[in-house]
Amino acid sequence: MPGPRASLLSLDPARLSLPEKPALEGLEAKWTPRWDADGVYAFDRSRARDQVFAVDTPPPTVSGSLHVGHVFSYTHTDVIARFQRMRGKAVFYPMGWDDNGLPTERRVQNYYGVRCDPSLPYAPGFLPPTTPPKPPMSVSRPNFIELCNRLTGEDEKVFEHLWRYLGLSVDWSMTYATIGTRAQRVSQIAFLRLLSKGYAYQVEAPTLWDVDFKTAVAQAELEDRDLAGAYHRIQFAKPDGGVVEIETTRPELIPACVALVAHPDDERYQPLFGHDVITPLFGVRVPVRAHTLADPGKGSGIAMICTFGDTTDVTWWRELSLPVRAVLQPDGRLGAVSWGTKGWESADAERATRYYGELQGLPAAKARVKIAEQLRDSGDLVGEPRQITHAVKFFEKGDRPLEIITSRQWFFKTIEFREPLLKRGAQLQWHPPYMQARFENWTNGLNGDWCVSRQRFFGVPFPLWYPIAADGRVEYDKAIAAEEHRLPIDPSTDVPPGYREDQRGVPGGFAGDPDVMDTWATSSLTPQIACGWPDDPDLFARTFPMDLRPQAHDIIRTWLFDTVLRAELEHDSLPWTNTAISGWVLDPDRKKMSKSKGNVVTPMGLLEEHGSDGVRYWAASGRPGTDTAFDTGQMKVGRRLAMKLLNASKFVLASSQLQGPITAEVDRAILQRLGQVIDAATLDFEGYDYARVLQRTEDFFWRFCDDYLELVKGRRYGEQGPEGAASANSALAAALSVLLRLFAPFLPFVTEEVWSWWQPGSVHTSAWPTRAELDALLPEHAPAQDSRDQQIYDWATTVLFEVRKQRSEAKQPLKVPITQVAITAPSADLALMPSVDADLRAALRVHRFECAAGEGRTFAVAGYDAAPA
RNA sequence: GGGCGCUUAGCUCAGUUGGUAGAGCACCGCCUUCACACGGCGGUGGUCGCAGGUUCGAGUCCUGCAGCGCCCACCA
Repeated sequence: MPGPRASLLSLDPARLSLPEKPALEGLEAKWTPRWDADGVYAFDRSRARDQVFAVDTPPPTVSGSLHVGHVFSYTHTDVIARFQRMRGKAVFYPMGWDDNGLPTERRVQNYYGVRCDPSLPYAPGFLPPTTPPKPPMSVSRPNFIELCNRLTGEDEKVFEHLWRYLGLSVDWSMTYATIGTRAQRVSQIAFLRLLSKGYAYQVEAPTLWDVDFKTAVAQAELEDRDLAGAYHRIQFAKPDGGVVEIETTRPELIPACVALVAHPDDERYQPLFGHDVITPLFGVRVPVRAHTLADPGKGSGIAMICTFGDTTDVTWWRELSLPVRAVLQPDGRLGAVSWGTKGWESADAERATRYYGELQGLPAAKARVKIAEQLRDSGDLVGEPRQITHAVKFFEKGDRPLEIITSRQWFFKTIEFREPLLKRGAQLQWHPPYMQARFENWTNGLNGDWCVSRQRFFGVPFPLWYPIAADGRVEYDKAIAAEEHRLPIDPSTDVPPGYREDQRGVPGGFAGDPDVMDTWATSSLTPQIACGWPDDPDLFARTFPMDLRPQAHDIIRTWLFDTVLRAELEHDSLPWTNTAISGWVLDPDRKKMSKSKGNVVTPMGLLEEHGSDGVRYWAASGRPGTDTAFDTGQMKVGRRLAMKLLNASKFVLASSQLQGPITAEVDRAILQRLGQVIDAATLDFEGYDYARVLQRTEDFFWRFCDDYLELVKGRRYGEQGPEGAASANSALAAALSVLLRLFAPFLPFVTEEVWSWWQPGSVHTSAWPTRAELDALLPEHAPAQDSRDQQIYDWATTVLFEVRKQRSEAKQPLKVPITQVAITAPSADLALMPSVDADLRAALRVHRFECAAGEGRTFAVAGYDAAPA
């Protein structure tokens, strides 16, 4: 473990090796393999928990392409990780790939031109056609999963190359994938443990359903989209012969109507409560009920309850104990109905059958148009439909509005943990703090348990089978769980204990659970997956709860919330102590950087054009949680900074063999100032404010170059004798050592390059600088002396500035010496002059300063030497 | 409808216990200077969204308003 050593600050001429012409090109290719070979970022798992800094890296979705937003936020994490490593922590920084779930399935379908048909048998050795066939060819589920693994494997190689090129200090030996064996094992073990605790349960219930993907989805995966719709005003017949009018945007659900509902205080409808009305077209008697959720101000104040049109219908249906009369099928079309049979009693079954026959088989949107015609013909439509735009719930990856379909699904208990979860949210350190409000907002707004089953293929299966009764009925309430040591298993190919494969799907035999888990049910276990739970308790004890979860703010409701929930349910603990929330990368026109634009500007292209250090500089300038504009200008600035660092370092290290005590006032002053920068930067870093660290360091560095380097240039070349040169050289070397280490987390390539010119080992495993290191070089300083040194330095920069300005205004080139500068200033200022007179004359090319005591400060250039011929 | 954030130079943004407005980019001028033209030096540019309030003093604290963005809810 490298600790602070004086030798980091001094120069060993025997070790020095300066390039003729330093360059940034090729530094990524030069250093990435060396870091790998030297294990610079390898996690030392012998260290105790308090000496470890564990990062729960977001596993990027491999089915997409990486875009600048990834580069942006992953750089933030890397900067923090590098700081912690230099502070002496063993940094646990694995990378994961999220290759599980729907996005991968979609990509595989399009890429290979296939679709999954679970009824087909596995075809060993199957290879997809070289060009995607049209229409897509059907493949078995195991073959489909092979293709998913094959494509994600290729994508992951590309991703890893980009991350290495960017300079992420990840330990690549610990990489995991959310569809990998280990993630599946953790996911299945965690599921079975929740099941045994009673925290996981299955139920046949109305569930949010995507009709294109034909799967259940969770509340967290919803989004609202504005859609054109129309209010239809429709008559229901009252028993006394009158009518009651309702308004609906979904008239196609009239056959699914089970009741009307109005507010209990609504005097208009109170007489109807407890009585029945007759549905138009289908002649079904439905009751009129009272419920406080009915809004007297909306539509006609009385609403139709269908099974199911929206989530409010579900609430009414449950709380009013209404029957189910479902017409929508999982594919979003209206299914077959036998009017006149039980549950479908109609006053005129023949008429109902005639009307419904025109609707059956249509998708909901088409049925809506058709039924409006029917209602118009039958005289039950009042006026014409009124066009509106309203927000409708969609699956975030879906193309058609969600429906609510009754089906058997697995849930994790969530609602009853609302209070403990809110407490965990308050314990977590949020960077920036206001992001905690997002978490609380979401937690308080939860309206149901987490539906975790998906009717898809490429995901982690439920490790369960069900007995099949003698009558062929699947006994879902008698689930057979796999033994933990066998996990992961796939119930579609593995056989439960006590059964044989030939008993699959037959009466008296068994059936595997056909579903896979929500991708978040696995992603919410990234701390457990990365930290070795439960198979490597030693690693787990050294890394969990982790220190940092970095992520973007749009997935607080999913990834962050779900991870907190799983740690609460499994470990009664927070999964990490800190979370750093990154903003988004915005287009210059303030829109979120879109995928299409991200593809136009590829991350690799940016890294090649501006250098990884340049791109990292831009990324690290974005403050935690703040959306940041995509700005190649900032990348150019970063590249310029890296270039400046190369050149300034070359200057500092050249002709620097003569080292000695730091005696000159300005030399002491610059190191004092640098010490203050270290203190402030360290505090900022501890608060995760990396952007401010960079800003402070950069600010100091430019002033260091512009003023200090110019000021000592003559002296360090020996113009004032060996002691002066030695003082300057020692101060320069010390300052460079500190600056390289301050910049190292941000600009890993250029700092490593310069470090290698004169220091052993990697700058990235060197110690984070401290003020005490620099103080040790100034053994006899006292506060009064420090203060005077600072006054001298300030005075020197004032003179530099004033004389430069006059030279600029006089448009005199630097090669023309100034004959004399007349300075009038208070005698306290003039008393500082002797300490810097020689430095200033050299830096400004002034023959002499003529000083006179007086009020205020004036600097008058008396004249210039004749320009050389 | 509820919540959170933002609003400072043409652009991107700093401004940490309230004390005379900052940086970079862009723009203008000068300079090939022996670390650096992938450069250096200097300069122009802002009634800090609006209106009140607290204070000797407000970009900073309080109240209200407006615009923008995001999250959530409602969606008959």
